[in-house]
Amino acid sequence: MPELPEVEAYRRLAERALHRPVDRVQVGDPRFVRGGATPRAVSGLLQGRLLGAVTRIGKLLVFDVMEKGGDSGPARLGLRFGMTGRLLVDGAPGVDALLYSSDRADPAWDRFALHFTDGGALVVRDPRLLGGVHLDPDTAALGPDALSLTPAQLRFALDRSAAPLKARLMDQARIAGVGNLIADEVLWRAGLAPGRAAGSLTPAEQRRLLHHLRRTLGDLLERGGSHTGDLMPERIPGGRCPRDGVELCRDVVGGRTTWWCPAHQR
DNA sequence: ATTGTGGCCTGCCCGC
DNA sequence: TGCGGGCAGGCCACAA
Repeated sequence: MPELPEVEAYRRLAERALHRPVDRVQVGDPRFVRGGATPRAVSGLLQGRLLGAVTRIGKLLVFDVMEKGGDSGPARLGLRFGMTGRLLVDGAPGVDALLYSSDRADPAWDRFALHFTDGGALVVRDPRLLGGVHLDPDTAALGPDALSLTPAQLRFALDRSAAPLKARLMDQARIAGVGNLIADEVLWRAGLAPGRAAGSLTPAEQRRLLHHLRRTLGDLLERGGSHTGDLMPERIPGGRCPRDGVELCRDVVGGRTTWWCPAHQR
């Protein structure tokens, strides 16, 4: 599903869509427009303008909008992908495989599209409508991006919290980009139990966590998806810890299905 | 403020 | 063979 690695791949793909005049804006489903905006407002923002730059904060893509003359447009455009959203530019997908989504190319799932005057298009295909389009997305509501997280930022995100460690890792307001699969993978690699109180980590454990967060994100970016972790094949009933062979526990932590090893995650 | 819960969305898979 | 229930989780609203 789209966590940080997929959305980073989308960002790179989206660079192909920059500086190309928008001829027509297609909102396939009005429910896909979020945050109180309207399809008309989104169309009005993009029509006749072009995308200037694209940045990623966690799982959010933010596009600068420009006038054809090069001046800044009146607002920025945000794209979210939920767990089933796919980005395509000129028909090419940002990622090959998307766990829990469908690989079919049903045109009814094209929830949002920018058709360029050159004939190409940027398309968000999302069977389940869990993603969305935002006008002037509230980036201040997101914590620092997980990929460039510093030790001080991790400490700030965890210290003095009674919430489960995994819930804090997935709290986009504190650390942006970590979703369910990556949280399980990182905690498994770091040997930390998902239900531990976030504020209970020692400085050494925080260092270990940050080390494995960076390593994991690097690995998954390279492998091409949040579903390519070493724990992933065992996140099934009867699955066993790839490290020591013990049967994994399946719990709900932070409201999400959590697979973890009771032997080495403490 | 912090933390937890339920709902939204719908394709897909399993069991009957 | 068709049908129905359960499941998946990012995000948001809401409750205590």
